[in-house]
Amino acid sequence: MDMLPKTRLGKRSPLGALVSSTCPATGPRIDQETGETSMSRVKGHPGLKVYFQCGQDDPAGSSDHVDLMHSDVSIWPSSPPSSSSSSASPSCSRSVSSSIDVPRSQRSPDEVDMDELMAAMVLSSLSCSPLLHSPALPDTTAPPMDCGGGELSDSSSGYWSVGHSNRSPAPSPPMTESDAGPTTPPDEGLDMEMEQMLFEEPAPRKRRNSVKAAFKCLWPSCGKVLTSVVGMKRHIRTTHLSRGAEHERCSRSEEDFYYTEINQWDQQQQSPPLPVHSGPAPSSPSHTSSPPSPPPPSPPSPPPPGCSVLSRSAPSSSSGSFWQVQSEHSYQAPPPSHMIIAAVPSPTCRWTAPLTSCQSRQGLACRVRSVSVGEQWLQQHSAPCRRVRGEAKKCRKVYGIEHREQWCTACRWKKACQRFLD
DNA sequence: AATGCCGGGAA
DNA sequence: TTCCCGGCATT
Repeated sequence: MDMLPKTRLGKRSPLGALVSSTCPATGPRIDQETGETSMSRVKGHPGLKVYFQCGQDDPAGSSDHVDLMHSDVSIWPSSPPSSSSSSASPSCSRSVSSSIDVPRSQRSPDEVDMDELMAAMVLSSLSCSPLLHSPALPDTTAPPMDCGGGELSDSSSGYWSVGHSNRSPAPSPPMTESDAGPTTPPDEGLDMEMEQMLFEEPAPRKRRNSVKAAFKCLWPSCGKVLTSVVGMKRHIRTTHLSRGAEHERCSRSEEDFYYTEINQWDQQQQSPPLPVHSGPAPSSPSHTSSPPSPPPPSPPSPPPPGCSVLSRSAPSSSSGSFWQVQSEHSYQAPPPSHMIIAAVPSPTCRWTAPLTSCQSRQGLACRVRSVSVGEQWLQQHSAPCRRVRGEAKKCRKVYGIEHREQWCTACRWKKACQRFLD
């Protein structure tokens, strides 16, 4: 009927003023709710703050477990920015210790204590995740100059480079000799304790306690299986890549693309952890078996910046491998250490893709959950998330298009309605 | 088709 | 910064 003119209204059209007066809910209001949205853009940049979530992903979004423990752990692409007096070469040396150093921040001791405690527990638990557990991390045969990040990430201490050769005297995740043996059973005790403590969930039934990890060379017509990450890397490096030690520091993760972790479950194991993906399971590669075919010999596309240390599996051919390992256990285990936080909408924050980086310009309350590096990469390279249409009727529907003057400003501007928030 | 709203551009 | 709209996703 009274169609609004096609021509644009003035900047301060009476219409706009009218509606604005009736619609206090404008941008700033929502911004107040903006929480950690920016975290969704976490990348592996120097000085990056990593927020560890002690809680498992709950697809239903029903658990109230989210706790942020930010320990100023940084991820460095290659070497820590800190130049603190570490006499060792920052990029090539790394101390393996049995404790995790959570650097103190400037916060009050009370905050720090809890956060540090929690962070340490989480880190400890993560590093002890058996499936990710490299059975032979402290490979004494490994050259001491072996590329720090690579080994660390290999050891499923994962993605972080916590204290890898940085100022902390005991920076590395507790991948110590005590649990480094190939036959060493996973540290289930801590794991379960952690879960119960952190997530307040009943201890899951018998699970992943009999997994044996091995590493299979994916180089065509090789298929060599080693129980040591380091050994596997060296094998690939020397045998297939024909590289010497001088490359170790720079190609720390290239070898990673040429081997994969294979885990063998004991026969008496009830069953592997329940698959998260309900899709066509038979075809999807699982961590329980080696990939059906080796990857192409050509190096895969380099990982994105945020994934520079993604390791332990070929990214394409065994694409499901790495992430699947995580996801399959994510229902019961703390997020592995390589996981990076991304903001994910809360149950009230409905988005099309719950795993996409929550570019919540609206600033709706967002919970935080962890996503894997690979997942994060997908997020960053996938289509931007779009808000799912809410249940609430918006101005357009409430007032009708013929009463556009009663719409909230955002609706009039074809923006997200600010009056009828979901 | 209607609706919601992102992204971008004009004023 | 305000205002508007093309265009896309979703319903």
